[in-house]
Amino acid sequence: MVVTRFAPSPTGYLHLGNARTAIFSYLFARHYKGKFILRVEDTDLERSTKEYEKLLIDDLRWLGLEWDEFYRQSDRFDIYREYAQKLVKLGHAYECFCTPQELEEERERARTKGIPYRYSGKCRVLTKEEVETFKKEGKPYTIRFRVPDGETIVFEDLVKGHIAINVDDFGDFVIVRSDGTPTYNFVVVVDDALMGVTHIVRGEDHIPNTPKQILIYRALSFQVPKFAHLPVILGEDRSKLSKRHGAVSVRHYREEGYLPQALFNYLCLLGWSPKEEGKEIFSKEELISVFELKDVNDSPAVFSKEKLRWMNGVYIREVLSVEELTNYVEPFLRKAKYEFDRGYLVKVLERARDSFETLSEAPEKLEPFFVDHMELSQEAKSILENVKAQDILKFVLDNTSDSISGQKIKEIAKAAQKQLQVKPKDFWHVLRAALTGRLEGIGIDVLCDVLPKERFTKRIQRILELYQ
RNA sequence: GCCCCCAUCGUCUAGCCAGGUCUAGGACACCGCCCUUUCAAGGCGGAGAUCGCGGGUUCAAAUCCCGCUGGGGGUGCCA
Repeated sequence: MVVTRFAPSPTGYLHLGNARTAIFSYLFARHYKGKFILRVEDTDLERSTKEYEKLLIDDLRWLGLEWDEFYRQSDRFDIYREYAQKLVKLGHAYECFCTPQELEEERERARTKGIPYRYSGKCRVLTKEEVETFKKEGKPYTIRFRVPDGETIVFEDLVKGHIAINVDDFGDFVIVRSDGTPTYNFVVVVDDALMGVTHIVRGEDHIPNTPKQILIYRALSFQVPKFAHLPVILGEDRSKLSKRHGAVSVRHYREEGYLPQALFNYLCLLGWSPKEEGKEIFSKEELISVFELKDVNDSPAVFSKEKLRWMNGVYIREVLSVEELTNYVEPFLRKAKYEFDRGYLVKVLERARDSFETLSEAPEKLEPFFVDHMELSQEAKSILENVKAQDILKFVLDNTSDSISGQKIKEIAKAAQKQLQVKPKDFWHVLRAALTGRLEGIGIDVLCDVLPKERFTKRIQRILELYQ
């Protein structure tokens, strides 16, 4: 059975790159009817917080991800301790009493000499007695993994292909810190092995870690899983997408009024394209059925907010049902202090869902449906100051019966043009200015179909009074 | 510095593995036209890539091989 996992560390908001990794990992597992695990990697107690963990989980759920199992590494320290001891006992790891200062000096020396740094291995050769003495003295120590000399680790990456790295490139690395907490490269192996993870899907920045981890798999006689290293997501300047590119968290896009379905869909298209050419809009279910790791592109992709925006618009205007859309739009309008009942909003959206691309634009674009005492733009004012404006508006009021609709207003327009000798354009301009306070925006016939007659009349009367 | 990864329109990409059908296809953005009471949306059309560069292999290379250049990532008692 295929088992994948997403293993974020709760040290900040969920990053778009991580979100995509989670999605690919999830899709791959679901495609093969396997298991998807969420594992919070909080071994770095300094930087990890419960608050971020909560936000992380919340954003993952919002995106539409569900997991079959959940783990938190800070709950598993006993397990790691046990395996660290095992590695020491097997001779694959050893206690290291070097101080941070000593190590910094080693590093500095390598730098000045211009040679690549790796740990000297000073504590490799400590005798049992020396180790015991140091421990008794209370000297702090780390545990390092003993990297065998000269070996080349080879693995077939599911997206990158053949990768070979010589382990001489790095020295013996720390697997347990001096405060007793285990490090990433170690726990990730123990957990993935114990949890039965078969396919490790993660960012390509982890490629250099992979040989270290393979070494640990072997030392512990665990079966080595398959690896799939995803290319990173780039910012406009083609460097790794990060805070300095502006908004990079899922949370941000969520608050900006992007739909989870659209973000999910868009992220999938960054570095992956379906066999079926041309198709870009996919539901989660469709993605599950067509997604294959082998179709993932091996070159990095630039994140395009423009295209995300477009796709969000597609979801708003044609993919979601009106009911679903209503659920997403409502909070944004409530926040703008608009008053309405749900049924009215449904009617509005049935007709005007094609007027905005993000939910945060909805209050402004939909204002004509909700606000009777709107501000008048300069252009609208100058239109309404025109003498003909009064005639047109009076004519409209006089000819409005007990109800108003798009069809009716068009009939009135024709009659007005004939009787008052006004051009169609002028008629509509005046009416638009009076009804919406602006000269651009939603179709007046659409507005008339949705807006109750009393509000329609009220708005015109208000303008009539203002400009008489 | 050292190690690793990558390279098709501005951007996301198809094609590359099994070389000819590619005068390189699609999408976003851009431009124009149409629709129209405005802005959008929508429809139609346009512009945009000597397939990073240089060698090779071949009758034939975006596709295979080598080198270079460029970009990215890693080089922690972060993950």
